[in-house]
Amino acid sequence: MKLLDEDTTIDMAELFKIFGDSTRIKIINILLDKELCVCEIADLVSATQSAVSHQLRILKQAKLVKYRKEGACIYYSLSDDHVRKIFELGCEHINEK
Amino acid sequence: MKLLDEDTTIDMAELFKIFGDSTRIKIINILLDKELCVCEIADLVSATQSAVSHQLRILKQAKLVKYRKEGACIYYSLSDDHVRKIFELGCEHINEK
DNA sequence: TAAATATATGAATATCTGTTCATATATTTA
DNA sequence: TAAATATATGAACAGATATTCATATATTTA
Repeated sequence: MKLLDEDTTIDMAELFKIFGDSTRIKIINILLDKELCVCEIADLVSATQSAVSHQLRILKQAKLVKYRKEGACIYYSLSDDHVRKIFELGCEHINEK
Repeated sequence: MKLLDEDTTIDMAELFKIFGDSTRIKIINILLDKELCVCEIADLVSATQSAVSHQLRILKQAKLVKYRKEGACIYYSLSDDHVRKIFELGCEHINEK
C-alpha cells in the first residue's frame, strides 16, 4: 500500500466519519437485516423522525444507503456489501477487546 | 448479525470516528509500512509537531497505535492487523467509486 | 376536499473537535 | 552545565456536527 493522494485521503476520512456517529451506526445496524421505512427506523433507533431523516440524508449522499418509494412511505436499505463489511469489521474489532 | 447493545454501538462509533479525520488517516497510511518517530510523521503528513502529537495521543488512547522509546525519540507503529484491515477496506470502497 | 400520515428540510443552538500557540519535560550534545 | 532536540500538553479559538423545532410537501383516507 503506497501513500494515498490528498483527495483519496479526504474521501477515506469522509467515509469513516459517516460511520462515526452512534445514530448512524444504529441505522446501519438495523438495515443489515432488511429494508425499513423512516418511521420504523426512527422507532427502532429511538430517535425523532426529523433526526433520522437528517441522518438518512447524510447516508444517502454518501451512497451508503439506497431507497425506494412505495406510496407515502420511503423504504431505505444498505447500498452494497461494502457497507456491511466495514460495519462487521468494526464490530469484530470491538468484540476482540 | 443481531442488534448491538448501546455500549457496543457507542464503541463502534468511537472507533470509526478516529478513522474519520484526514490527519489521522495520513498517519495510519504512513505507519502501514514502518514505524516512525513523531518528527518524521509530522514531516510526512505536513502537520506541526504539536498537531501530530495530539492526534497520536488519540490514536494511542484508542489502542490503534503502539510506541516504543529509543533515546529522545518515540517510535510509533500500528497496534494490530485490524487497523490495517479497516484502513484497506475503506480504501477499497473509495477506489471502487 | 379536509384531515391524517409519512417524510424532508432550514434555522437555531449546543456540543464536539482539530489546530495553534505557548510552554513543560526529557534526553542528548557541545 | 548550557544549549539543542524530541515530544507532550493545556488553553483558546474556529469550524464542524447532531439534535430540536417549526414547517413544508406529498400521499392516503374519511
